[in-house]
Amino acid sequence: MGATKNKNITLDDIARRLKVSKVTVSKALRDHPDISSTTKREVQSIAAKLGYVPNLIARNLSAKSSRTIGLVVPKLAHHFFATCIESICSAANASQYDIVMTVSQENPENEIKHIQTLLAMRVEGLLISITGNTTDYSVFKDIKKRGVPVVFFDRIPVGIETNHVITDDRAAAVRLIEFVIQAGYRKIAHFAGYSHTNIGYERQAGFRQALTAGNLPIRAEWIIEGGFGEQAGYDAFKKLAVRKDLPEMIFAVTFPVALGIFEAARELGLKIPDDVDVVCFGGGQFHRYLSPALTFMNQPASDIGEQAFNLLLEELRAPETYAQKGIVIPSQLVIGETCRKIKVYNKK
Amino acid sequence: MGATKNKNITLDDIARRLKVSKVTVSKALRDHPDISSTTKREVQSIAAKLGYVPNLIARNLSAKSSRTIGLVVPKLAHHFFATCIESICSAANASQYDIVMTVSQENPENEIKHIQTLLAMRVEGLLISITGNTTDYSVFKDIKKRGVPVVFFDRIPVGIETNHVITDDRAAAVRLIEFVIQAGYRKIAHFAGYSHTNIGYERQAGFRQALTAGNLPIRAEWIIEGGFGEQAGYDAFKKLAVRKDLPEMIFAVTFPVALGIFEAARELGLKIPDDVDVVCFGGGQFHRYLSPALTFMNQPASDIGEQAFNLLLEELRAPETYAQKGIVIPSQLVIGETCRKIKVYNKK
DNA sequence: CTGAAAGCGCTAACAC
DNA sequence: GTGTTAGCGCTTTCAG
Repeated sequence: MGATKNKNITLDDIARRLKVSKVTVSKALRDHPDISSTTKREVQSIAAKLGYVPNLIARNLSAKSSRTIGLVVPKLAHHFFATCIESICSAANASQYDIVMTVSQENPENEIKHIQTLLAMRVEGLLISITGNTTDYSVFKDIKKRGVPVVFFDRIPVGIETNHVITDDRAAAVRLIEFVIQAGYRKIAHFAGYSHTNIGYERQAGFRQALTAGNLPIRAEWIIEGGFGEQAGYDAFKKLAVRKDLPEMIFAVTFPVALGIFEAARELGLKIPDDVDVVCFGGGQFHRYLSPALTFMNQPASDIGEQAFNLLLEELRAPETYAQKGIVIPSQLVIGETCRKIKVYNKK
Repeated sequence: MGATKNKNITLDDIARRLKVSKVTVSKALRDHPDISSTTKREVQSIAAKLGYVPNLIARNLSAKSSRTIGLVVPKLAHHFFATCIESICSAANASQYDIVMTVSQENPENEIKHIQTLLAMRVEGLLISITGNTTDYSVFKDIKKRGVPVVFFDRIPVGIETNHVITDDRAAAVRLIEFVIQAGYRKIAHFAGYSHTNIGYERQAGFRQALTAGNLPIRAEWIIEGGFGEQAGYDAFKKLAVRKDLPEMIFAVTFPVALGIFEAARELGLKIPDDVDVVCFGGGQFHRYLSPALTFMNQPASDIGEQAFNLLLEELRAPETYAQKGIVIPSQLVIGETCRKIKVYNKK
């Protein structure tokens, strides 16, 4: 055992064994019409016997195609992204593409590095969701100049033309806040992520719009930016809680931010939804198991992933005729146990 | 705009521009000691100006190394795996490796297909967590015969020698069930996943061992196999609930299985932990936000991922002297709001 | 139907 | 220091 560090066998190896040429073998293996079925059978049989595995590196170099697409996401341990990626992977598989995945960890430097590597690997297309801190878009322009198809999803650069698949962030935020207002809440705060990122910007815009429409004042000290993760929610709540005047409701820009609020509130001995209430945007399957179960806007993660891949595929297939395109998939309100003030009134 | 479908520029392009040879450029770009710093500077400067991006496909073919490692996991939208993968990715980045990720969707056929693709891509090593349905290990033997280093993590093949990183499934299950028994529970069921998978087998073995040690009978009808996902927990609970004699406690083999129980119990109008109680193995950051918060064995997902990569790296670096190795990282009991019978007694 | 020649873009010897 | 010569393993013309 151990002895057989067998060198990878090549087309030549099996050609020699059959006393035919490399080319014949190559064609036979790819079921090329040139080759007689007898030859094909022979070739395939000893290829199997020898345990031949084609060298994709060589194949790709020669064929100038990698059948590979690059994926860049800010985070993985986040239900929304995990779900997106899962659907991207299965869509890719269905179309015979492989995925090279990279995680930027919300760090723009990693993001750039990864994109460069992916470009060097000659991926045929790129699927990107940018970090919460990406403000320099020059890499993205670079990619475009190179002619490599890109589709952004969920978190996209603003102010430049892109292919993208997103949810209706602003409109959905409006719907959510309208629901909150109708439920009887008046003092509403927003933990807003970063407004230089589209999702932060749009959701905040929706928040403001809904308040204005509901004749409620917009209080600057109740709009707190700081990021999209658990820590951001935690910090923001701690910051908010030192003041006397607590809002009745907080609209968290993401599910992790909402979790951060839960954590901080627990530490401070404040009860949700009695002392302060929470709704959020996006998230996943766990909302309904939370205590209390969150009321939230449910992002169609699977759809976003799948559509993003399909959009990329479209461009891959018709690079010439292709025109830039944005797809918007609406989110849906899911009512849980938070944001129930209206019920309380009813009971009284 | 659009016009500059600029062909990728190559070493030759920049060599010609500088009237030096390809080789010089190649070396200069890789900071080879052969080259004078003047030349290097010149080369690097116009490489940058031209927007040169090395072609890794060509590089890898020539250098016979891909700096790439293949990852195969059964599922992504599962906190344990997402966390594992995140740590694998960052460990890989730190060592200048790229990750080609594939998701088998708990389907052994996909698993095989992905492994073959990865092998064809000439990944330098493989990190695998097998599906709950993998029973045919011939692919794994194949890989070994090829001499490609593999490390399995969490879900590993049983009965063959492997490099692997796992948690102390059996011992941890014993600790968990001992805790349950000490808390005063006597009628304990187990939703056991599949016993042909190591985690299912070992956890069930721990369960049995602890019952026996506690002088409790092992009731076959209270050990239900069926998978590691939410659906499995849901189905098992529905199946169990039609009988009159309900256990006081269910030990779920994974966190998703526990969620499935929550779901089914809710539908049936049964309260956790009062009507039936639940503990589980593994999971993630959400346990404490559940209602009720679960008591569970916490798997060190991040550590498992990181160590798995490091183990692979070891073998990659010293393929000759390398000996097969298994690493076990213990799980830790986290006490939540389920499994609190003992408290109830205390209060009485 | 089959094969010989050329080359994908790069790197590793070895000379100069 | 720099360049020349050979490939890496495969596919694509284009003759036979």
